[in-house]
Amino acid sequence: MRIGELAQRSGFSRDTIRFYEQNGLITSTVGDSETNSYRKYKDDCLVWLEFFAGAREAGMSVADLRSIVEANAESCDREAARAVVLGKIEELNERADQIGNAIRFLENTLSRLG
Amino acid sequence: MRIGELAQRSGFSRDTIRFYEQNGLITSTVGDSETNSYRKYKDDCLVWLEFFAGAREAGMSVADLRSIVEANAESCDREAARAVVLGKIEELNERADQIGNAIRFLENTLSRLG
DNA sequence: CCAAACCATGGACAGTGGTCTATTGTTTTT
DNA sequence: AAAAACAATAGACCACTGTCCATGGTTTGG
Repeated sequence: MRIGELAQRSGFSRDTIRFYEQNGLITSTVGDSETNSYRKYKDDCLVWLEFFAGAREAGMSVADLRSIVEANAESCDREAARAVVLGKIEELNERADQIGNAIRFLENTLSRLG
Repeated sequence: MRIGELAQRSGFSRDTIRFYEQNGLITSTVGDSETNSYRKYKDDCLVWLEFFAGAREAGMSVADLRSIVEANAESCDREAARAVVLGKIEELNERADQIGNAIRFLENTLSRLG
């Protein structure tokens, strides 16, 4: 598919998709047209973008996402890939703990406001 | 206490504390010395800063934190304050869901890397 | 007393994560 | 055919979240 469709289906803007591509989060190929240089994106990209949406919301940086994508791509080196992914899971668990703390703090605030 | 002590005890740098103060997250008073203009921070600030550390890690922005601080300060308008805090709790719960999704995604990745 | 450490203020700078604009060319719709 | 929509590329621009630096003054340890 072309970037417009990908944008529409993923909910990211064209600009953001290009930004992500520049940063190695997704890849595209130049189409086979003789007359234009429109890029082609596989369905794969859409799957990744859907993950990115949640992962960004969950607090992962673009650099984090790149390392995950790379871990997937270079799964020839499985141990390294596993290590990266395990590390990210660990980070997310810590973040979840922090969210729990913050929620408790706010619930306290709330009961003080009673 | 003075900013250096606050920095040391909170783990934030002096610069960050000043940045937070500029952004309304904490307040200080000018000390009573005749010869200097050193600012004084109450223990209260330390409590807030400890919360901020976790809350930032949990993905709350400085603007978010300011609105919570303000909700606390202007608790004369309790309903408004409650609404702000409830809204933040809601956001954090959504963020926690996103983290859960991301973790599941990564665990899938992991089992693919098996 | 003097150096080291501290403080205030203000502004410059940096990294992240985009967004917007300009330019130029292509495709699709009417 | 003309207008509208789409695309590529490059670079400017933005808000956010700090960090660093310069300057000038103050306090403290030895």
